Amino acid sequence: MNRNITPYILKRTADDTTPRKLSIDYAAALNPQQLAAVTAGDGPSLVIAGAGSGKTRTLVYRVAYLIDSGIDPSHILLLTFTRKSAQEMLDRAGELIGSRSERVCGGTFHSVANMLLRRYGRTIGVEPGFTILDRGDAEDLIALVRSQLGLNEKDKRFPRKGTIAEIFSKAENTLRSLDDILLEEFSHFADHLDALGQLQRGYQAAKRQRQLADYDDLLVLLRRLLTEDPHAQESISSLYRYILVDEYQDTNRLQADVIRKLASTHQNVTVVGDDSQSIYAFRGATFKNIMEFPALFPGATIYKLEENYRSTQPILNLANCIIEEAAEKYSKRLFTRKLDGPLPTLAEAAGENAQSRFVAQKILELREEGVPLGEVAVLFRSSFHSFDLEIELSRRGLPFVKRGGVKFIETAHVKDLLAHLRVVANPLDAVSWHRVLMLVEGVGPKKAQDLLASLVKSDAPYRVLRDVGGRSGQGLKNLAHTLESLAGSADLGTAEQVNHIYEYYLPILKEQYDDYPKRTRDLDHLHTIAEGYAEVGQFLADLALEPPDGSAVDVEAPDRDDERMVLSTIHSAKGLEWQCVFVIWIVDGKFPSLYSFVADEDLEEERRLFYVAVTRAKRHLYLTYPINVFDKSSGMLLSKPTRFLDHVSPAMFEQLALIEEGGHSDWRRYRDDSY
DNA sequence: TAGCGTTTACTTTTT
DNA sequence: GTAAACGCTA
Repeated sequence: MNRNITPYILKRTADDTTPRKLSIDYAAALNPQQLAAVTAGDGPSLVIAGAGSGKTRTLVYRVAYLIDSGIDPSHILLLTFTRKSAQEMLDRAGELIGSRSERVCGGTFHSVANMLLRRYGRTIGVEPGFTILDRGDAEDLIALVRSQLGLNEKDKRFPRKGTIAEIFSKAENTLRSLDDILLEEFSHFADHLDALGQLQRGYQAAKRQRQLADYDDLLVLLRRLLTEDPHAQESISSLYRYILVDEYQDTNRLQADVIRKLASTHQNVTVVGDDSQSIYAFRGATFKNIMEFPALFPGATIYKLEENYRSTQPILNLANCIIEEAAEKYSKRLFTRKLDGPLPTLAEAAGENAQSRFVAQKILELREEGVPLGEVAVLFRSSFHSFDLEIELSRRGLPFVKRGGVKFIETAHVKDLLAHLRVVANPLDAVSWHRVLMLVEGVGPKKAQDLLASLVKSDAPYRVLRDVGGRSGQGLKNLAHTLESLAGSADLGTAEQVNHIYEYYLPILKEQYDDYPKRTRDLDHLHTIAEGYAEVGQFLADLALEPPDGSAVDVEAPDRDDERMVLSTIHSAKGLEWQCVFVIWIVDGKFPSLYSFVADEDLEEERRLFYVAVTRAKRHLYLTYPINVFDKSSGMLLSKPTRFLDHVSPAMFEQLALIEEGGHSDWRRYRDDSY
């Protein structure tokens, strides 16, 4: 095949229907391996797609091909890692075959499960109006149940709520028992096995009674629906006759089982993934899903995409070197036709701020050379690694967006406001009630508990609030009045409802936080988002399933994505690419993180993470690390670059030594604490 | 028992 | 630097 000939696709218009005859020249647009995967017949298939090998392109063309060959688009289900990537793929498919692609069902496992449960869940006791708990809500409910069960005895070390949530979640996602998880991965809490079992049952009962579902429940309940209700199973499985799954290496056992059940009547499953890019083990994902796919779906055809269209050879050489040391993988070796390009750069900086200034300065240079800001990304292991850089970039007026890290939806004030909306939508929602009540002056844990008990039983919860006297009487009357005005007028739009609560909540906000002006801006942002929704339930579900990232600061900047660079955790950079990529904090102890030193498989995951970071770059790759940084948590002085470069030949890099202008050898002048 | 000041032990990645 | 648990006071 001659790569110098660029295919030019003549688009089909929507009304131009010529069935049987394919409208796209697939052979011209795809390489032979991609073509084989795209035009595969019915039955299961596994596509092993190396980094940058046209994985997305293959999925997009597969969707187009299915529709092109006469499949009703509404019978296709596209499962992706984020809803945004599903939307992008369907848009691209739309460019190929026209508006028919809009009828394809696409989204994350969680969003599809949410939709199916609201439609079919009644038979297994799931009411369509259920509320989705995010991680924080789930932790709050666990804490609530724990105190109700009297499990917060102080004598022994009991895991904290976040850890408990993690343990429960892992058990669900890996289809293993609580005891198993506890003994193998949290053995230091083995003493509390019975208590945790009791707590888990209590937590599950509480969710059930109050129509609450955490993220895991969405998948667990869908799986139960498919198992226990043959009628629903039959309808759903025959509705989605073609199932496509992206990023299969990051699915867990639970998700794999859901796919198997969804496909039970037809086995038309196409999964795409790369075992070398599996980076979500902490969430229960296992690259073994990819390894075992052929066993789970007998007769599966395997396709391998090994030609890389993204990066230059020097970058690929480094990537291949890093992953070569990996313990277990499908063997594949990436190659490219882009032979020439600059060597990756490895730069050692005297401290964190020197690293930040290097990155900023280099970005300015690159812009001079014609690399637009939108083609630049800075990646890091943990979201706080970019704090110093953010300050440096702001100082120099370099605009950026940050991906990953704390979502504005998780901030206390936003959760407070939403809690009011949620108790109106679902009066059984104990978590939100608790939150709302605790905000009232004169109400503490005890009173909140008591009120909660009578509220849930009562048909007229607002009357209960009104009839309370004493110190908290007036506050509760105000609350009752506000909530009632929302519940009373069903025709009130979502944005108006947010406004009503805002008026009630503002005095509380001012009382609680000195920095309330900043926080009110977040609430304004929330109001703006709410304007796009006619229905409150949809608004709440969407916020939980796809929290908008970024803070109020980003919202105010003009939305010119091409003018801004991206700062992102490596996890959030999955599937993306840029001309120029910086990976910062490549210092042993931060990356790989100290936590991963204990278990080999954790270290392997960090290696894959590094591989993902490196393979995001098309042409320019800069790896930087500060030297002699003191790590407070371990008391160690970190001073050597990541161990993943230990076996990489120095010839593969250009190494830079950063020197201060004017020959300062005293870099302490510039250290972060001097600002 | 609500509310606040003090102590102590952690501190990643996300649907 | 922060979140949760503890302990004191009104």
